[in-house]
Amino acid sequence: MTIFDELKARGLLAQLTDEDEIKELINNGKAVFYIGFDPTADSLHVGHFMALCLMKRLQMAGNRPIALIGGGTAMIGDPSGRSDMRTMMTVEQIDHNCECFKKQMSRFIEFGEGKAMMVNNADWLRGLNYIEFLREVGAHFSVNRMLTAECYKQRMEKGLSFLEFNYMILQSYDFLELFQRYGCNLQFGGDDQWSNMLGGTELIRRKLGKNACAMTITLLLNSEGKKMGKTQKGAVWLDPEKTSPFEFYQYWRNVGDEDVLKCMRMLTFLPLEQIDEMDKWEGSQLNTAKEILAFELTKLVHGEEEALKAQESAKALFAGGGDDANMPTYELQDSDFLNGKIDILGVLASSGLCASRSEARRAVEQGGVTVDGEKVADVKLTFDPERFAGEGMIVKRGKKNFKRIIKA
RNA sequence: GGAUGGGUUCCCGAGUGGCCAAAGGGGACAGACUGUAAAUCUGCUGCAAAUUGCUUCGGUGGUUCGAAUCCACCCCCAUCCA
Repeated sequence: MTIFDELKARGLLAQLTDEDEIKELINNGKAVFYIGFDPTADSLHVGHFMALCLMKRLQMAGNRPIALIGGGTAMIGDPSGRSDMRTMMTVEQIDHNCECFKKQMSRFIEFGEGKAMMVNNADWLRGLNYIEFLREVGAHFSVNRMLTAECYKQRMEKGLSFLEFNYMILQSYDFLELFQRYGCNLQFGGDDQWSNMLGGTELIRRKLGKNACAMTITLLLNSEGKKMGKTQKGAVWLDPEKTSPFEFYQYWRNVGDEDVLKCMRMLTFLPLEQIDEMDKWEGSQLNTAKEILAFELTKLVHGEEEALKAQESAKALFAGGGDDANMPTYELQDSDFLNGKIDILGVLASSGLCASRSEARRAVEQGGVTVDGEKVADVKLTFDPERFAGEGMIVKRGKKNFKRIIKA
């Protein structure tokens, strides 16, 4: 099976400028392709992860990847798929995020001589001269056409600043720059990037009379059409400090029935035949598929050891038995105690199981709190510091949130 | 720059002097049912030393016994005109 066919079978391909040409390029390892990542946070998330996997797949097929970090474009903020303006970030923030991205990326992709390349568009964007740029690049863009682009449509109602309007032009310029510097002939990106990417291929054609291609990856949406990789707490991060391996594991363990196989195809490196086999599974059997999905992804992101730990903890919590040594732990501080005691609300709030004492109170009142397997009925329940010695206690809020509470 | 309509809690959105911590919906959270899924039903959804107190309706001042609501100035957004 060719790499192109595999990508297609995994449901990764969304839109392509020229199917035959792209097929020819990537199947024969002739593509020098780039994917852009804007450093809008200090960690990559699941959406980025999918792009990194794609890079890896194409690299394995002999193509050369360029990871472009948007230290320049992040100064503008991509309006695509957003209903409001992004908060402006300071240069320091952006540069810090760039560093974080670099570190995380090098764990997934091999960079170096003859391998993948990492570049930062701050290098050529931040020093641009406005007048010169307008004449060289701006002249090739028609505002009339830009306004019809999908990514601006929804912003026509809510408002779009001139700053953001320029994002497409800068992204197009990136492609031109990479084309000239490194012979980059193909751009990948999320499906919401389509119009920005077309801007690039068109700019290259107008400026140089040369041909370049663009292709988008299907966005990972759940069966309700919402972007996956988001929780009420925000994104599912790849940084273990921001989203622990256990939480990461649980996120995938809990995907809906309809979404398991799709995630399996798009995100894992499991052979397609094996996935097709699972496609026949039904009902509660799908739980096994979810376990595989969660394990595989945790392994890819955090390594096998962490994946095993997460799996063990999950089994300990839900199935009973198993090893619960890897349970998330919170260590109480002296300041958490009042007059040498702490009440159940204090435990819940300090440990982060609940956001506030009020929320903790509600949780207890509704029968959602458990200490060492026993339901807490009294809001006023208090503990002595000795109670947290040694193994401490296991506090559970709801079905899936729990922590071991100890005191040093 | 001018005209008009707006800014309310996580989101949408009602409220135009006291009955307002603020209707309704969505989401989130908790309970029941289940398979750590979905659907459904129930509860709940500002904070706290919790029959009470404190802080919130773009901002700052003001009127009033009392302001999300009235007045002044300012900031922001949308639409039309330039």
